[in-house]
Amino acid sequence: MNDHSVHVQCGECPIRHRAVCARCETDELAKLEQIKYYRSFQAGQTIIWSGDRMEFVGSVVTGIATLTQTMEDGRRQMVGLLLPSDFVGRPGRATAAFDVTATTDLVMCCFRKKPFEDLMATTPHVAQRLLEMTLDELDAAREWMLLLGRKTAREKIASLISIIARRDAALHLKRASGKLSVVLPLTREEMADYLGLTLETVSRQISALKKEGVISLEGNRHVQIPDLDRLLEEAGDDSDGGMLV
Amino acid sequence: MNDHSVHVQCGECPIRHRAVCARCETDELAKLEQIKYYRSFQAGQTIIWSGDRMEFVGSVVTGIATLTQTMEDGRRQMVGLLLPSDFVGRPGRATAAFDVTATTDLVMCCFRKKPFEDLMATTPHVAQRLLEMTLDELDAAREWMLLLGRKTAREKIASLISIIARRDAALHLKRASGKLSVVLPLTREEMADYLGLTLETVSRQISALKKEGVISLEGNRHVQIPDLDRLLEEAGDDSDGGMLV
DNA sequence: GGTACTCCTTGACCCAGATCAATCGACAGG
DNA sequence: CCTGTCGATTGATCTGGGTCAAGGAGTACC
Repeated sequence: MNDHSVHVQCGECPIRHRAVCARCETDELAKLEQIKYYRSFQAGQTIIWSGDRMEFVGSVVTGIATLTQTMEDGRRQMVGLLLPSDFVGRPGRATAAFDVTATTDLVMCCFRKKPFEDLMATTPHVAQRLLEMTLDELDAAREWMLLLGRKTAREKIASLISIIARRDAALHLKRASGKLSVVLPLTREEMADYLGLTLETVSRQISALKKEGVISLEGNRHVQIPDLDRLLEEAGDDSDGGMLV
Repeated sequence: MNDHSVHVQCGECPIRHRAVCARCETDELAKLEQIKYYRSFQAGQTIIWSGDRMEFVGSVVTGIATLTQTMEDGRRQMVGLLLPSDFVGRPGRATAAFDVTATTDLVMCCFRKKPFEDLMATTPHVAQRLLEMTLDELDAAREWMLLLGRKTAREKIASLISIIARRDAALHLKRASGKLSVVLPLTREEMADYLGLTLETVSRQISALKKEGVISLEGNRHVQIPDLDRLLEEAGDDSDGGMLV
C-alpha cells in the first residue's frame, strides 16, 4: 500500500503501536499522545462483553487477551488471541462483537474512540494502516478456518505451537539461534477452546507429540522444539517453509 | 464511522458497489468509471490461484464465487462465499492468499489495482468504507469459526441455510411476505467444504431436516422454510432473533 | 502437617460423523 | 434406444475424538 512500515513508538509505551505509521504522521503523534491513557486488567477479568458499548480502541502493551464466543449451552470457541502490540477495537463500530478477556494480567494503551476516529478521518494513512492490519487478521482467521474444519487433533496442536513460536519470534525480533523454545500462554482448556477440541484431547495429543520426540516439555507450559521442520510437517501446513514471521 | 451509507451505483452495473460511498464521492465516481472494466468467467473456472499476482480488485456483479484453501493431501476448506455485490481483492496486497473460483458463470466489475489504490490514498472515505467492509468480513469469519469448531453437523446445515436466506433477503431487499424459500447456490460437496463435513453427512442431515419438517425440498437446490424461527433454533444461534439482514 | 484449590494427565467407553460402497435420477450424446 | 456422467441419496461399518471418571502435581492458606 505504501512503504511507511515504520511503526509508532508512542511516549512511554514499551511497544510499537502497529496501528499508526511514524514516518508520515509525525505531526499527528502529538494528537495521539493527548488522547491516550493506560488501563490495567487482572488475569481472568473480562474487558468487554459481546454487545457492550465500546468507548475505546487500543493496543495490548503487556499480557494476553482472548476473543471468545459462547453458545447458550456453554460451548465456547476462541476466535482471536491478542498478544502485545495487537490492536483491539473496531473504529466505526459502536459495540463489541465478541467477549474480550484478559487471560493474564494485562496492560493496554487506549485511545478514546471518538477522537481516534476523528484522527482517522483526517489522516488517510491511519485508515489505510488499519485496513492493512484488518486484512492480516482476516487472513489469519481464514487460515484458522482450515484448521478448525479439516485438521486432525494432532495437526491442530502442532499448528498452535508453531503459530505461537512464529509470533513469539516476530515479537522478540530474534531468529532463534540454538534450540527453539516457547512458553504456551494458555491453559489446556484455553487451547481446547481455540482449537475446537476438549481439554482431554489437547492433553493427550501433547503427550503423544512429546512421547514421539516432536517436542519436549519442561513443566506444563514450557515447550522445546528440537526440530521445527518436523513440527511444521506434523502441522500439515504447506509451504510455510520454516520461515518464522 | 460516517453515515454515508448510500452505495455507488456505477454506470451500467446492475449492482451497487459496496466499496465506495456515493454521497461524498460523487466527483470521484468519474475516476472509477474510467478505470473500470468487466470480466466474465465460466462455472468451475478458477479466477485466481493462491499466491498469484493480483492486478485488480472488484465486485461480483452476477454469479457466485468461492474462496478456498487446499492442503497437499487434498483436504479442502472453503473460507469465503462471494455473492453479487461482494468485494474481491486486497488493496495493498500484491498476491492472493486463497484460491478464488467461480462456481457458477460469473461477471465481475473490476478496477485495476494501482489506480484504485491511488484513489484510496486521496479519498479517505474510500479507505474507511473498505475498512468497514473488511471488519464485517472479519466478524463473519469469526462467526464461522464458532460453527466449524463447535457446532454439530445438523446445526451447521441449519446455519448455512439461514445464512443464505439472510443474505438472499438482504440482496433482494425484500422482506419475504409469505413462505420463505431459498435456492442453494452450492452443490452438496461445496456445502461440505464450507461446513467442514463430508458430502454424505451433508446429504443425510438435509434429509433429516426435511423428514422432520424443518425444511422442505423441491429438486435438490430449492429449499422452502416453513418456520424460520424453528430453523434458527436448530442452527443454535443465540439472539439472531429472526431479523434478516 | 492437612486441606483445598486449580490445572493437568490417563484410562475406559461411546457415539457422531467419516469412510466405503451401492443405487438412483437427470440429462447429454451417439 | 443405450451408455456415460454427474450429483445426490442411502446403507453398513469403522474410528477419532468426546464423555465420564479417577488420580496426580503444584501451590496457597490455615
